[in-house]
Amino acid sequence: MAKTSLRTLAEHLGLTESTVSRALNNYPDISEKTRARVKIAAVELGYRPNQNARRLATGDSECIGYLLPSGSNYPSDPFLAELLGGLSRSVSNRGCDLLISACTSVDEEIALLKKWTATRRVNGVVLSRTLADDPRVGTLLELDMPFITHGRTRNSDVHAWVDTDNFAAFELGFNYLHKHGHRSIAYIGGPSRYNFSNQRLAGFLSAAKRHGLKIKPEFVVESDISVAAGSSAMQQLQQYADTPTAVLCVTDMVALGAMNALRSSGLVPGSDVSIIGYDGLEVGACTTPTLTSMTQPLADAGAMLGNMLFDVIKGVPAHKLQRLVNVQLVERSSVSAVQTNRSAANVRNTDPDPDPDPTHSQYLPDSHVPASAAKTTTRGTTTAEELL
Amino acid sequence: MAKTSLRTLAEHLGLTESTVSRALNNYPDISEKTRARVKIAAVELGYRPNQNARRLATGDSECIGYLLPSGSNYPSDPFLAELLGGLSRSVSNRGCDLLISACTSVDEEIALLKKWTATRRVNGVVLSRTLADDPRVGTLLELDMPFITHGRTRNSDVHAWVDTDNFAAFELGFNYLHKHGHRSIAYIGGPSRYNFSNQRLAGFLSAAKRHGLKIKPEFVVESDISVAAGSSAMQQLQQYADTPTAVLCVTDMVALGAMNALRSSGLVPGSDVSIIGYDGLEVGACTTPTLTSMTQPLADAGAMLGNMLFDVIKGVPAHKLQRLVNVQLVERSSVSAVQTNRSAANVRNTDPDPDPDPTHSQYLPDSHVPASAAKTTTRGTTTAEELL
DNA sequence: CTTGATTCCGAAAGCGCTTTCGGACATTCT
DNA sequence: AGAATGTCCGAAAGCGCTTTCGGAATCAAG
Repeated sequence: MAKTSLRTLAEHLGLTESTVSRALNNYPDISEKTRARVKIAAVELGYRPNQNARRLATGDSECIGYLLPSGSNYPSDPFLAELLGGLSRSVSNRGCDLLISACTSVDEEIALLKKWTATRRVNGVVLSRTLADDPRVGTLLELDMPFITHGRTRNSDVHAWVDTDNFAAFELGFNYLHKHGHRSIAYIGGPSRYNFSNQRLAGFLSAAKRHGLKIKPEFVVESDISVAAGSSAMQQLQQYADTPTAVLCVTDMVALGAMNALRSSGLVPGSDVSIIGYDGLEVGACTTPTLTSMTQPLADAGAMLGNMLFDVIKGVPAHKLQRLVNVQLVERSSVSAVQTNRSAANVRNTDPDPDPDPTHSQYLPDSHVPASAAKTTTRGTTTAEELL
Repeated sequence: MAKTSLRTLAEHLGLTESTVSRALNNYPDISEKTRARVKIAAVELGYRPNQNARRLATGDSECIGYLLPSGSNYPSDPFLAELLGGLSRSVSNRGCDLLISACTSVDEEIALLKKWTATRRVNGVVLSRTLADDPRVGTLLELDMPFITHGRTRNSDVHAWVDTDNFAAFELGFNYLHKHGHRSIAYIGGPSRYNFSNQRLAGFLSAAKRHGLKIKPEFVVESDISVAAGSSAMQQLQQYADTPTAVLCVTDMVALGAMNALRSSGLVPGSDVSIIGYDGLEVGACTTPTLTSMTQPLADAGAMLGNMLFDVIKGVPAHKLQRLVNVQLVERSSVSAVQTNRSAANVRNTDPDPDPDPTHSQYLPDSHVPASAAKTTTRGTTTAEELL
């Protein structure tokens, strides 16, 4: 059972290669009868077109590329497998292969993108873990290579993306803490080069502002995304005389680190200091206290990215290919009502009218309508700087 | 700056395509002078060979394939990103691309493997999450497609693999519990179709046997790999009158679940019942108590897989391409000395000589020598059945 | 100066498929 | 009946690169 090439198939059928090829590719100038004959023979002989030959002839790479999120001080994406799974299926449904590559620096990534387009290696690429100012989108734009990002960038109106509504999420988190009486709230954020860091910070600050609370600059600290970094960020927060009664963390991992830090200084997380994380990791249910967090339904983010990328390739305009997905709060036990015997006094008068409008309806981001309806959001471009 | 093909390059240089091609590919029949000229011009014009053309001509796919671990009731591999990163780099160092694909069933996987070889899509494939009886290796063998597995299989002497020494790891874990005085030890294992489940169980049972302890059948329970499953497995264990004083869990996630179950029944994990997990997840340091676990240095497992796969392709015999990597115990606080006021009495006489040799030197698996020296281990084939 | 060996490059035939074009034959219209 | 359309397939030219082969030029040896 050697390789059956187009030639052997043709000879076997007494036809020409060209006829067989067109029959297989459903050209209209082949009679139904011979088309059927050909197709049957093809499966009987186990014919598989040589992809390289086909791709050379058609000029279509039939591949899409995925740039593995890299970076030394960033942990692996806990949802990478799901993402890749969905993406892979979406891609192979369209007869394409999924190519992935890991780079160690942005420069390497850019070089790779150039190589991919120069060698016509891929039809499109998906980028993840976008930076606020992402040089990769610039080069991709220049190269005229179709792409989609997982996460927005500073100028994401010009390209396709799917992202979670980080801004709304952290407003939500803040509101939740506020509802529990917290007025002295800190924020442990991620590296500012990542766009989601900015978005989450902006959401946090926006909510604070709406509640008429001003956040002390030292209550906003930047941290790497890891347990250890979260821990030392929390320690940093604890240096100040009046420590926050609650802290919102950019990620579950840093939230776990923050809880560790609290514990080792004799405080009990959840009651002494409330904590909220983000990601909704399963392990958040295994800590003491269990970690209140925020989660997005990204079961099929990968498929979504893939499908939308093919639309980009098809030529659908970018502004129609932007999806904001909502997040939900997963209530667990790391948030409790503020303790009145603690530093509540020193913040009481900063907020004379605590929560006059509990729903804050006028501030509800339009992302609170179904994500599919939230095509474009100018709010998405609200920056943390504007709020500070 | 349009595409520079071989032709334009040749014309630009006043040479033939064939000459240019051979110059670029370092054929010996090209003078140093013109070779240099050609190479310089190539970079100046930004020449990039069309991969599909090259692959068609050479018949070399320059790709290796990776089958994404799938399976509904199995969580995503926490180390997937690292693995893929290492693999990707190893592969691209050799001028190849990494192709990945997610399947939803073994049958799909097998169909894909057949397709990959029939279309000459890849030069080799790496398989992960091997089953005890893995039909994929059979087909790969039949297809004569070079491959390597991450994890052994029942007949892994015939193919290349890298695996962690699961057997030794769980002996180690058992010994550690034994050293802390535990004699009533249970085991929560993974689905038996996965080979690592069997290996870990075998290690557990072997250690028990060596200590002269017999494990009650109901103290070995099978669980899916998840927090929830671990939790219900622990509940199952708690049905029996005399509950174990310690339990060894196949995975950190199930260990966390087990701890949850203990907590919700009013016991405190770590002191009432000692727990050991496996994987050394960072979050294990964030629970109460922190989770004692086992970890392997798999920073470059991906690279190792890649490099070895190329050796397979090169024709290096399989038995030279089998690497067992050691695991280490990461001591945290979920194991404590057995409590004498509990069920210690009913096991005391089953082990008349509790731990005469605390180091158990005679039991140290040969994997305690550097992994690179542990080429072949017959012990690796010890099955759980033989020990029950 | 001839012969034989080298050195270096051009010519040409693919790799296995796609796709345009034209032509043979059958079909319809007038 | 002949002309005008249609239907279906074969011929052939690539896609962009690799690789074998042969031959012109150069060189050393007789």
